[in-house]
Amino acid sequence: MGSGSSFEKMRQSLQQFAALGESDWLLIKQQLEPRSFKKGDLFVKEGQLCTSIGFLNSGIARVYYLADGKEITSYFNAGNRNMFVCSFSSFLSRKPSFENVHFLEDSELLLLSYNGLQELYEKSPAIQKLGRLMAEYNYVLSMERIYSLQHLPAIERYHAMLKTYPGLMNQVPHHYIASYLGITPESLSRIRKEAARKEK
Amino acid sequence: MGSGSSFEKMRQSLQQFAALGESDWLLIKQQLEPRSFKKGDLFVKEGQLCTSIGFLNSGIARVYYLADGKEITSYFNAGNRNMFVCSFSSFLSRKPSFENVHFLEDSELLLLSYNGLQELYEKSPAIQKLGRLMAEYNYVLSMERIYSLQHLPAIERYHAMLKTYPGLMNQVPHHYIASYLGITPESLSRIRKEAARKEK
DNA sequence: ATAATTTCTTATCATACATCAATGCAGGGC
DNA sequence: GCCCTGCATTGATGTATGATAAGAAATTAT
Repeated sequence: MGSGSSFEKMRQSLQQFAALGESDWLLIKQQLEPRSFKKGDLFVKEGQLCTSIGFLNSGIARVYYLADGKEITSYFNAGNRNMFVCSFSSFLSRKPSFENVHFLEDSELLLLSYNGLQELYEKSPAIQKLGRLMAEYNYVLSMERIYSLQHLPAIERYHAMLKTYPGLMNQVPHHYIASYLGITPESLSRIRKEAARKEK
Repeated sequence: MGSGSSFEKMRQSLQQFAALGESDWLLIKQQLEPRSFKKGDLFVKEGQLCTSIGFLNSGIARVYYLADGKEITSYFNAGNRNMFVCSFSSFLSRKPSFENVHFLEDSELLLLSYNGLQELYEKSPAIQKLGRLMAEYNYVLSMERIYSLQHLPAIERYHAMLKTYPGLMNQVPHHYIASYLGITPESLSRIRKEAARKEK
């Protein structure tokens, strides 16, 4: 489980968006800084600028913010999904984050700084293209999320969540998931009860 | 009101995202095809591939789809907002559109084909960068929309809509707006009544 | 192991919004 | 002009979910 394999994992993940030549990959790799976090650690804190993006190799991250004194979960990121984690709105717009990012399990990341990423974009059109494709992909995903929030009842959002994050119900406190679904923990409990009843 | 000014309008709009040199702009301009639509015309039809993106110079466009036999409005686009219109998910993912795009008023567009756009991306890193920045911007916007759908009551979403689309209430049928807000026309009517009461 | 804390469930009540149904209103075609 | 048709409003009623509170279960600390 050396860091070699963790880099490779990230490379695979990027390749899903666009072919990435050896030289481009080396450029990226040079900018990566491996870092470990303990369960409960904060990666991004509300009010601070999010200056780097992290590829989540293992562990579970949760992005949330406070509204009316309540924690609202924006999204989760589990290592098996092999994606990036940060406060995207802060990172992309260069404004202080309104979100917190913390880890629900010990996690390993490959960090890429904002400045490092901009350098990569300037140096390599292929990486710039990769960035565009990933942004477009996330945009399409978020449109799907808008659809589901607007027109699917909570129970269907629950089932969609089970597909998106398999196993998550057993890994993290349920009230985090409830706030991700846009419902109260009590409602989630009722929904689970109802779903379990239908199973039989 | 020649086509010259309409090109200029689009250029201004793009400049908000990134500086655009004369040569890059000429490349783009060569790919643009002005087209007029009549009120009621369809730009993208459900089931078909959305093969071009259109800069909306004047008029009003509406993007909607059918769910459970009901029309759901994804978003509007009015000429004064100077942005692009199409089924982004179809255009970006190259899959048949589940959305329809039609015009609520006579409208003028500058069309840019998918292939034309890819050519531009390959030819010019600056344009590729512009594409990335626009995708990122739209991603951040859609995250804000997710927040508002998840945590603002209908009346606040109504007020947010009034800010986002000033004048729209007087320009388009209300039930289109209701479905955009994720509520029924009846609820919108009651919200308006309540809002008018508070005005006094 | 025991206590302390957090998390999960259950119950009751309140509320926002949906649904169903009826009426009023305006624009387009005859 | 008049009728049609689609749209907006209003009222009555239903339902899903939120708010609050309290107890059970699980996790963490001592």
